[in-house]
Amino acid sequence: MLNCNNYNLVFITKLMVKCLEKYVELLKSNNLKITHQRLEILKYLDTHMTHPTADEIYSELKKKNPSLSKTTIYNALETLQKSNLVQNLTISSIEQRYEIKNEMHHHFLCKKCRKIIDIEITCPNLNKMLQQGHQVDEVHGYFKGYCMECLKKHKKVK
Amino acid sequence: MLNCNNYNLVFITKLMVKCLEKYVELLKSNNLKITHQRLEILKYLDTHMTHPTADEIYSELKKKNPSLSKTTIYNALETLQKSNLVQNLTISSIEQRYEIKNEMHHHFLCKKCRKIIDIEITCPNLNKMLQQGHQVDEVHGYFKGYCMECLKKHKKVK
DNA sequence: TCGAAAATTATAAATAGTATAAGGTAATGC
DNA sequence: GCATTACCTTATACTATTTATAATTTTCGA
Repeated sequence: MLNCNNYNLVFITKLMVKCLEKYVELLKSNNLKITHQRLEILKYLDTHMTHPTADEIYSELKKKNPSLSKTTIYNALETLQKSNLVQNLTISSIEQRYEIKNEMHHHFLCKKCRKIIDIEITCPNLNKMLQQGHQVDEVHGYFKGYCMECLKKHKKVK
Repeated sequence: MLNCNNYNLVFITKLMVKCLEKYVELLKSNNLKITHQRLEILKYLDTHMTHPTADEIYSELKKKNPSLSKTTIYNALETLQKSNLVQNLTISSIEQRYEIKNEMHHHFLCKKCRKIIDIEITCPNLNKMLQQGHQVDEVHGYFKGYCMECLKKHKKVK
């Protein structure tokens, strides 16, 4: 681990700024105001591929910023979704989950451990929708069942 | 329309019984108790392809059966889902929607009019999941965007 | 640096869904 | 047929997620 001498502090600070610049650019290019909260949400989603709920994001970011409000999380997530920077997963019927938007992929929800796994496949059915004259902005593919790990643990699930 | 003479009344009653027999069979073959409420829910879902919410089903069936409880709707829908007679759609992030289970198809949600359209396609990606060792019970494909009708009405949606 | 527009915050409220317990109904055995 | 038992339905109250409102604070261009 790095010592906390002056040189390293400057180095780390520069690194952090560099990292945040990426999110600043994302917001700027979508004509969104650069706010500390939005940057932190983007960073959190970019570095945690766990498809967190609004509450999970809130609880985590509140540790660093105690005055953070839950409404801010909901507002920011909605704004980021409208600009296509963030995507909302409705795979779990209990709560909404979010992920940063990147290449198209599908999801698998394990009904036992509630884990959501990314599946690297694209949807070959998109064309049919476009042919019918609809405008498609989002493609969601969800599988539900029992994951390999849970199947191993309990020979007979279900 | 038919007159309400005796002959027709008998005819109609027989017809109604005949229709319900289908749902009685569905319940019986899944070892579920035959209850009036479950039959009515199955009938409603079978004859309304609107992917209703629990509340919509409740409001509609309460008209005929004023003592109906919302908990019954939730309980019955859960029971029917466990037996694979009914499927839950999580496409709308606000509320859960239900449909009677038949051949696999995908859904399209219009972000303007909130209508859900059935798309008659199957998913060719299922195999990848099975290869990885997971057990897949449900396949959901959702598209979100603006439907043809809304696009026509408003040249520039979004 | 100032000011307008927009974002954040705190509070309160709406809403979907769940838990519990009492009462009612359906299947089963006698 | 009748009683029993297990299950289903109902009413009430509760929880948790999300939204609305209004005051405060922040962003960003002039």
